[in-house]
Amino acid sequence: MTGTRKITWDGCPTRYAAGIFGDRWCFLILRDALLHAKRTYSEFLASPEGISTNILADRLSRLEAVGMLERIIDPRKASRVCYFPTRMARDLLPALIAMMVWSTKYDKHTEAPTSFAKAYQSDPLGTIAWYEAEIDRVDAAIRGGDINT
Amino acid sequence: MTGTRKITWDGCPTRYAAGIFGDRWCFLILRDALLHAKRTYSEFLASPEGISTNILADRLSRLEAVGMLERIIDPRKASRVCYFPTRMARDLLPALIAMMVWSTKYDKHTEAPTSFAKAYQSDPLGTIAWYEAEIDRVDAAIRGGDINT
DNA sequence: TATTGCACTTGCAATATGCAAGTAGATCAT
DNA sequence: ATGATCTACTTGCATATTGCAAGTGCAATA
Repeated sequence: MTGTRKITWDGCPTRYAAGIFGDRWCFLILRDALLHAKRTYSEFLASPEGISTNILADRLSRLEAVGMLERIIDPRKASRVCYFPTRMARDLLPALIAMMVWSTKYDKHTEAPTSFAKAYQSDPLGTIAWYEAEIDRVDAAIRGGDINT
Repeated sequence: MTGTRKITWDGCPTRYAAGIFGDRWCFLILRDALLHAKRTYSEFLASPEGISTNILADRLSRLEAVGMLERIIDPRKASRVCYFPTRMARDLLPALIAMMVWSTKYDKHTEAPTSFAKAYQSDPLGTIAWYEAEIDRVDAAIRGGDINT
């Protein structure tokens, strides 16, 4: 990991967060898992940022190791592997959304509609609940065996 | 920057955020500026994480370039340079604090008191306002010429 | 049984980092 | 006035990480 050295990344809350997703690729994988319903290796690989396959493998195993993703081999199709965001990852939603609100304010080329920030400001808990429900829906569909989801 | 390649980091809100502080060191510098009242090169350098001096120089200029820090040579002591967090950086406080709340929940060795998360949950705006007031205080003291602050 | 799909691994050149040492201008002490 | 010190960096180089392309192995499909 870039700049890991011998730092103990726990202790300080900011440092702990930086240690886990203070990395562009982890960040984007979490976005894909939490916001874009991506679950498989090839889905993550297909993101427009173009992550390298070896880096993706590394980050997925790292995120699994810290407990952010749960790696599960699909029992009905053993060649398919799914990475589900855990509660730990889901609990990052408020921070992630707060960052997105910040980005929409400062990124001159933002693709996010202004309605996004407004919706969050007026009903933060509801917005988070909406994303959680989406995650539940996707996961239930896959775990329930509906492979086409 | 690690993994920069030719990616356009703007557009997507998550990617934009990742592009700017999806880097451990930028993250920690922002923490120091926003939460720990650090303003000078040597103060940032002295943080317990032990950032290398060349990396610090690189990240400070990068954060200045994107508009997160304002570099100012102290008019009363030209050998002193201060980096002030801009409004853009201050606006990151909600996201930063949300991340800290997350960290205190999942880091088994967290040094943050449980009261922190509780205070934020019960009064998020007040908590943010408190940090902003601290920043104002420090900056006013330095800009006002009180070099001992 | 061959081909394809999916999840990775491997090898290597390019890039970024960590560390130690050095530089340059401002300030301080005598 | 001048040498020591302070502060903010820069430089050089060994090491670590990344990006890219190609390859591997198992499962499912034709």
